[in-house]
Amino acid sequence: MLSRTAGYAVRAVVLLARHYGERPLSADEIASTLGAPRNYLSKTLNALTHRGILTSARGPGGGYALAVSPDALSVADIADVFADARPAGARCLLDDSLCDPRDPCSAHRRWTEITLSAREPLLRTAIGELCVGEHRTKGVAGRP
Amino acid sequence: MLSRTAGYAVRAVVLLARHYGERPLSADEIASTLGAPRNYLSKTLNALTHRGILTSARGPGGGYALAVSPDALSVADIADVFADARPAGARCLLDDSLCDPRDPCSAHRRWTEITLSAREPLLRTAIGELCVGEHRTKGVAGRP
DNA sequence: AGAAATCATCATATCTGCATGCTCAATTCA
DNA sequence: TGAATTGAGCATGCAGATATGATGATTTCT
Repeated sequence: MLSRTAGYAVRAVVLLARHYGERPLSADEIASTLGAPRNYLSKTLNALTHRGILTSARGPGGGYALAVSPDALSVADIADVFADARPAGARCLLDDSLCDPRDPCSAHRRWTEITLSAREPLLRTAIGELCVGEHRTKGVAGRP
Repeated sequence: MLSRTAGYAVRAVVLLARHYGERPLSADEIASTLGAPRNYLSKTLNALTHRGILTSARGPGGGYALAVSPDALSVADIADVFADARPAGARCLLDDSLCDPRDPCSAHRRWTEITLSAREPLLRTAIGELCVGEHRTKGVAGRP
């Protein structure tokens, strides 16, 4: 559903959300936690920084931090940064050349509805919702 | 949402569904109607044939035809043929190595739910539903 | 000032999805 | 049998996503 890059991004943001308000995390820390390539992730995080989703700081004690509240950020907000400009739902199911996007045929319209419903869960879900509970590493919540 | 190849596949199957029970359509016809590259589409249709979704026949009068009823075929059935083996939802949001897929952490579980809801519209929609109405070319149904 | 930490960027390599052209194989029909 | 039609398969190229390594720039700390 998401590209690998977008997947890294979501997972990184969730990780940062779990440290929201604490110290920043370095690209090294994030990369090794996620099992993602360090330099590649760096570019990804950089893109999120330019969108104002993260803040970055250099030097000792620096790193990346979430710039906005985890509850004010949807999964779609992250995914969109790495999405194609023209999604599949925009094209007519049958014959591109014969369908006016502003007045599509009925099959076309139905298809657009479907792609929108598929996107909805990402729009509706905030990053904060994905931070519930504790990860197994720390195993303290609810006594396993 | 879908790869370009999967998009071709869905559109081709919808086209074939609109001719269900009639003569087969050749790869040339399908490709030129969809505006897709002929040889590339051929491989795509071939894959669908091997899955039993289409039938193919060589020689004059041959081509591709839908092997099953358009109402018994979901969009997901088509998309799955061209999907990755391991979807994004299968991986833990936080740390792969620490999460057992059979007993995932709560964030992981929540994420899986989301990817499943995003997939649901594709599962729920039959190809037959996308054949409703007429395309603008023929404009006969219901007097526009 | 100098060393260490850290993000930013560049150059390059690899891998996969997508596309094109050519040839082979099977089928139909005269 | 031979010609035409059509799917199947192979070889190759291209572009973008992914990955790696080296270098530069900025900040902190002593």
